[in-house]
Amino acid sequence: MDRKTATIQDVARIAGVSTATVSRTLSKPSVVAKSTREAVLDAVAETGYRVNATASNLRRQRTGTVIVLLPNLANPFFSQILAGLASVLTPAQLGMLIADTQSGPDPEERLRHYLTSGQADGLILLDGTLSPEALAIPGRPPVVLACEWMGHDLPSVRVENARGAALAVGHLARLGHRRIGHVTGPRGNVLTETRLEGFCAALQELGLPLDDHWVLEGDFSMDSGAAAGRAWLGMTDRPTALFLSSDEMAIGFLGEVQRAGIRVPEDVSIVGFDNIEIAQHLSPGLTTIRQPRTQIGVRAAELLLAMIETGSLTGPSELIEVEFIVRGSAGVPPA
Amino acid sequence: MDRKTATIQDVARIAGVSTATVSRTLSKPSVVAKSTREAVLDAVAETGYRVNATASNLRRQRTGTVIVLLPNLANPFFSQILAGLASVLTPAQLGMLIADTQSGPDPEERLRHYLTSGQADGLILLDGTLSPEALAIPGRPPVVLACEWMGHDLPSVRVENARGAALAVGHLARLGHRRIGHVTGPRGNVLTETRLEGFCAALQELGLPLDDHWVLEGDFSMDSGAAAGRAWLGMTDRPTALFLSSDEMAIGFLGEVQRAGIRVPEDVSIVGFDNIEIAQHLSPGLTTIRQPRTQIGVRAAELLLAMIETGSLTGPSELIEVEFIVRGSAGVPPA
DNA sequence: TTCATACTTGTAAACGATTACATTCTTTGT
DNA sequence: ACAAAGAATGTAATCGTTTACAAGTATGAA
Repeated sequence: MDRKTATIQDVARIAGVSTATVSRTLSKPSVVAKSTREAVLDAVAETGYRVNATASNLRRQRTGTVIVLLPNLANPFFSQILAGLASVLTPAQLGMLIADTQSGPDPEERLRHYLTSGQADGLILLDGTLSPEALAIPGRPPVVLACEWMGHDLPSVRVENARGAALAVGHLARLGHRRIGHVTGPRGNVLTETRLEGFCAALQELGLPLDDHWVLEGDFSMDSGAAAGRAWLGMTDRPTALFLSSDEMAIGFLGEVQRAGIRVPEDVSIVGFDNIEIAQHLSPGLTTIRQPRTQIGVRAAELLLAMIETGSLTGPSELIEVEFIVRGSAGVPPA
Repeated sequence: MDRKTATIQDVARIAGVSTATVSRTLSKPSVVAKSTREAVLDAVAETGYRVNATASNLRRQRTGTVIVLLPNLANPFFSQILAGLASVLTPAQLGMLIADTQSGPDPEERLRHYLTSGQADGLILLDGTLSPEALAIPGRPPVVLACEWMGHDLPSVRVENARGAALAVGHLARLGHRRIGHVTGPRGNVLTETRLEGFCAALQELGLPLDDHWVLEGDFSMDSGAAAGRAWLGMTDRPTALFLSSDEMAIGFLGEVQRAGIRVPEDVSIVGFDNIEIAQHLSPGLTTIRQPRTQIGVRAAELLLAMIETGSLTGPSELIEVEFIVRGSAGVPPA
């Protein structure tokens, strides 16, 4: 058909109107007369015109992009969140620029860069390790935190992390466990700390002992879960149950101890966090705490969208419920 | 400091030169005199000026974006490929717009849309289900296929899929298996077909029987692997080993049969495909075929980058080697 | 008839960069 | 000393939209 893509000028000429009218027809159809609207739409169809997003963005002083900053793109936990984000952002004509903080040298510097570069209309931050101080930049775009964050009133989407930990402890206690261990995420991470606090508070409430040796530090990865498994195997005074701060770590732990001949849940009970897809396909199925990841993405995107449209830097936060999922990996303690 | 972000005009004024000189200083420093260059760079530093990518793109008739089209964002298999893509595209000032074909109704229509909308300087296609006919669009941007694709000379990054299947069959045959089954991906998908062909050819070459009942159709997902597991459990004439076209399916299969009391590899041997991270953390570890996913992403991005820079619609293809990974899930057949 | 009001539409100035072309100032060879 | 070539810089058009403002037309009330 057309050698080059049609511009708004072409459409205007063919429809016999001005470019202003074409633009209006496309953005606010209600303000143009029905007959003109039809003529314009016909011309659009005839030329196959599509608005040039770059020109539109330039004129409207926006970028058409939001940046999503997450710790590690290769972590499957985030892919569903991304899917949720995309489902809201794409219809709003916003592209997602995805960047991870681990690939570069200085994550906080990266964050600062994105905030100052003016390359985005907004930013969604999924990394709980970055300190919120880095957000104190004048003229920055709106930011939504899609993870727990303490002591700041920035808009965020969080899940009931402490409650999730309490649910896990409660379940294990009800099964009869009195020696319950915990594998944390990386220290300093807000998710780590919140879940750890929830864990300790729940133990205390139930009058259960807390041994420092039973709290192992991980980093949410399967490898660190496997390392925790080796540590557990080497203990003289093993807890009979463990709550792990991520399903990935639970998987690593499970595989490691199973390969050492330990039976789950007969010899040790484990509870994970996240309910990633694979949890139900393990043997035994992984008892865990479900986070609705797609929903987290959707809500974060909606929050950000509202801020972008109103030009506001603040907004409401959202607390998303968790749900306890009982499968086979937690049972009664060994006799 | 500045209420608004500085423009090239501000820099020009402060440096006492024209905007043309500022632009040249930033893009081709060699053509401006040393003294002016320094003055300009000082002014840039003073104002904190950063070029407005939108304006630059508009003038240069590009978009600064490449679209990555994949079947399903929530599939962890793709996240590492994305990481590889990002590591090349980001330094080249290109953002990635990630879209999945499964969320909308008509994937081919989506593809056509992206190709005609002029919203991207290039496109990377990771979905082997889409037919290449949809690419026959005049004036479309360069495209790189990052998956197997038959009968087309479009630039692509592929892995040795058929050889991977042959490696799996060879390994199982060497262990003594004579009744080997296969769980495929979705029919019509090029990966599915190529691996199936490789599987059949290898069986034939080794003089092993091929029973149609032993070839089950899956869709690469864990759920479909679990379904295949149930189908296998219900067979009267079970194969002693199975090659599954994805690790995810292998995981689903493994969990399903293990929960039914089947021991792996004593009762049945399984081999997967992909070597996703979790493969090594299962119990038993999953014997599989490794695809270097980050590398696939990196090479695809490099290919596309070269095409964008030369303005060419064709380019070389790349074949990436696979590697057989021996773990515990395949052993000698039961007596 | 006449004026106010509401509707439509057009005019033209941005948005912020890039770059072809023109201009000015140096060199350098003869 | 002068023309030609080269180097450095400036001028201004351009990329494709959006939108404030102006201008025109129709409608209805007085």
